[in-house]
Amino acid sequence: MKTPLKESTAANIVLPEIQPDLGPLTTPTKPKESTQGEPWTPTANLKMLISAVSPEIRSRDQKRGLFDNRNGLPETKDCLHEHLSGDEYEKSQPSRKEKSLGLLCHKFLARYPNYPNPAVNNDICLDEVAEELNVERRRIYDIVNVLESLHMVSRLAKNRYTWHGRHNLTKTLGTLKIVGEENKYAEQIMMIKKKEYEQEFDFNKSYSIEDHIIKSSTGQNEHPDMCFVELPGVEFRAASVNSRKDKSLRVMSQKFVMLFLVSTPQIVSLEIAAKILIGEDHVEDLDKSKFKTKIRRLYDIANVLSSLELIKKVHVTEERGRKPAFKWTGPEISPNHSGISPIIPFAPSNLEVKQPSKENCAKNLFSTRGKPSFTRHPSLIKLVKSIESDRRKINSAPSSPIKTNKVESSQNSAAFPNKMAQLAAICKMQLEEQSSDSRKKVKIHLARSGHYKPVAPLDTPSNAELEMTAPSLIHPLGVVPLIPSPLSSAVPVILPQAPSGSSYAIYLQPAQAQTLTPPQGLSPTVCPIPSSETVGSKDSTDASGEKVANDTANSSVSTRPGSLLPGPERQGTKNLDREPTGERGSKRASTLEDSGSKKRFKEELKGLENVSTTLFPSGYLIPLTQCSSLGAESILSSKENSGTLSPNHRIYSSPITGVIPVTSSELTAVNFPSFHVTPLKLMVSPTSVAAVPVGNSTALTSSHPIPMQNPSSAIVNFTLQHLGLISPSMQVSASPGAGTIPMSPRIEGVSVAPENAGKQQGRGTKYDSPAPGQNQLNGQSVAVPGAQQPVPVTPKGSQLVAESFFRTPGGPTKLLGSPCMDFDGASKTSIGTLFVPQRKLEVSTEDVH
DNA sequence: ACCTCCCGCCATGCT
DNA sequence: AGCATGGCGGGAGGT
Repeated sequence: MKTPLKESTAANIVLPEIQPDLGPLTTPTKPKESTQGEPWTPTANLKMLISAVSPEIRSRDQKRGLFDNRNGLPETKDCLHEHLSGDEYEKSQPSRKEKSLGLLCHKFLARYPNYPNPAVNNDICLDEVAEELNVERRRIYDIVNVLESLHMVSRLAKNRYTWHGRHNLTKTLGTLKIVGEENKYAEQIMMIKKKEYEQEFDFNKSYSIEDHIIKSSTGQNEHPDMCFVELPGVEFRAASVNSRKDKSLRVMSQKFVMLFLVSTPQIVSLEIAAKILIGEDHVEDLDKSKFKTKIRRLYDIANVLSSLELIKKVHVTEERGRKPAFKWTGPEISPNHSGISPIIPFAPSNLEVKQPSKENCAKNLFSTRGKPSFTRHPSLIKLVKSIESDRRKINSAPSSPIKTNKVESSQNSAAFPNKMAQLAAICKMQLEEQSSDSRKKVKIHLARSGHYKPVAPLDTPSNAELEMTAPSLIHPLGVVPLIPSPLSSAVPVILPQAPSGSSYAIYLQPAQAQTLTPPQGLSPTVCPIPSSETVGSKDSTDASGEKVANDTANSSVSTRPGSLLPGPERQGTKNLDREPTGERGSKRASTLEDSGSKKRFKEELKGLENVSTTLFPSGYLIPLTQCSSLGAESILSSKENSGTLSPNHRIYSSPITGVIPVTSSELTAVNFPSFHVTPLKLMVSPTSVAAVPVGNSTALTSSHPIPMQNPSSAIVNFTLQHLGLISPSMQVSASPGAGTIPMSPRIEGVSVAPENAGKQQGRGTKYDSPAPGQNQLNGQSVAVPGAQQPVPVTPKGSQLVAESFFRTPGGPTKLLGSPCMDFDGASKTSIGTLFVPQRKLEVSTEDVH
């Protein structure tokens, strides 16, 4: 209906004539390519690769002979188009697939290296890209928005974005995972699945309970709005952007990714994702139209993520039938809590079977299951820091891409995700980079040591061990973190990211918090609203961890009071300014009101902000950026804090790799600076706590995971294994060891129908386990621990931890006792992230079966 | 008939 | 006012 002719067509026709020069642009037929000879090739290659991945694309391309076209005379082609509607016609008309966002995204990605050299100018001009790719700008926005949500690009100014590539990807994913955990997405997924199940059978049954849960969790938590999570290194975009940040596509994209990172099987159906993203109180109630719209958007996002090879489409077979779903094919991210390291991509572990038992144990231990728990959640975390200032600066004016620097990796490596080998290579590269980076920092040595022996456990070895040995114990610890509900809201949480150094701050939208409140009542323990919570990160400037800590503390303090209520947050947000976040999200109309109020608040808040840091209103994650890392380093050097801090997270997570430990140490440093408030779940590990304490002066700390870096650790492990340094068995076997076994059996049951059978298969072996990383971690932790853990952690850490726990006012309350603990809480948080999710998954998955 | 999701109108909000 | 963004949903291509 709409336009009979598409732009492309028109463009093609017209352009050629008009601008012969732009050959590339012109290509009528295909939209795609533009061309410049050179780029072309690369692009083509990429495409080829991609196509390999997706058969569909491949076939199409082949048919068309896209490349050929180029080679051929453009003019001719044009003529053909005009002339021949028949043959060419076909070709010329791209057919929808050719115009697909996924393909477009591939083209887009082909233009830039996965690991760009920060030193180089990586600016992206949207107009140019649109022209070159021969698409509407609108499409480019779709792509860029998703990439932005992953911090692969950041907005510089009006028509400009800076390409970061995958340098920050691991961190981002780690952060998202944490946030996802805080939001209890895994739980939400389970609930939804449960409901569905039940509905199938008996409607009446669980229903009520589930609803409650969902409502509480969902509604309260965060979902609706969301907050945009920002990364440390990455700056905030232009003001205008900020204002809309919360916008759905970006936020939706992050949430969507969170779902994968949190769920055990790592397979998320569109239906569930849509429901969670909508935050429906009642799933059923959802408006159809709203649901449909959400689905549409999810497809858009999924296409981009697929192009990034982070997910792949599959079908989940349930009793009812097949449902479209997507499977995470990106790097495993290490666990959250621990922050350990990212996981290794492919680790293999097949722990699936075991997990259940673990889960059960966990549940029994911790929770009470029947209720939902929710606790918390939400989390938000805010950062403080200078970031704000940065943001503002950035706001309107395009800032220069300084940020990139932070990424340490200097090199640009082009990595190719696909293959294992590639991965390994990549890992190595990364490791090298990291190591180099770390070295720079000083801590390097730590990391190294960490690799093998030190292992994560070191810091929190005790914790880790405890967990390992006695899961139950762990939980409590994990619980501890909770701290915060009150705090959380107000306080910014800082996530430690170790290596990279950057931390993220998450902001939640205030609004949610407010709304949330009511719900709170529902679950007593639960934290009010996750969303509201914010995490604070430190500033880069604060480099010194201590300073940061102080600052944060201050900020936190100030915030705390407010934290309970949304108000404070709002204020914070206002500061952020841009972040008005959510507001708009809903739709313009509704938002207006909010915005107005928000603005007011903001102004008010601004004053507050000045004080210490700023809180960001919306829920964004703010990257501490390098600073954090720096701080960490410094810290490390100082050591006081350092040793211990990181552990917590790690603890949970990785038993396995010593790597983790290392990371943790680094992390610790990071941690210092920031606080975390972990609202949710908390899992904080003691270590984290410990870290906090340092900074904490006032603030509470919760632990938090530090996600980001983990990757590095993961990588390290991975590499080590490859190298033979570490016995692979460790990882693999590891699973068993720990009691926790990650994998949920059911997962297996799930039928995933990969579109590409082959691929999937591959994954099976490799990744197979849906949540390899997690699983592994668990397993690792268990198994490994023995070996690695042995390494004693620095005592300090433990002490710190203890302190932190105690200190945190809020935190403690939640601890175990709180309902949150229930199953999810318990498992998730602490150790479990791995476990819990799995269970959840299982449940959900079961459906699949 | 359902799944995907392209396309572009038009609101939003910065300049 | 103009322009950049991007929410949104109609409705079409694919299967």
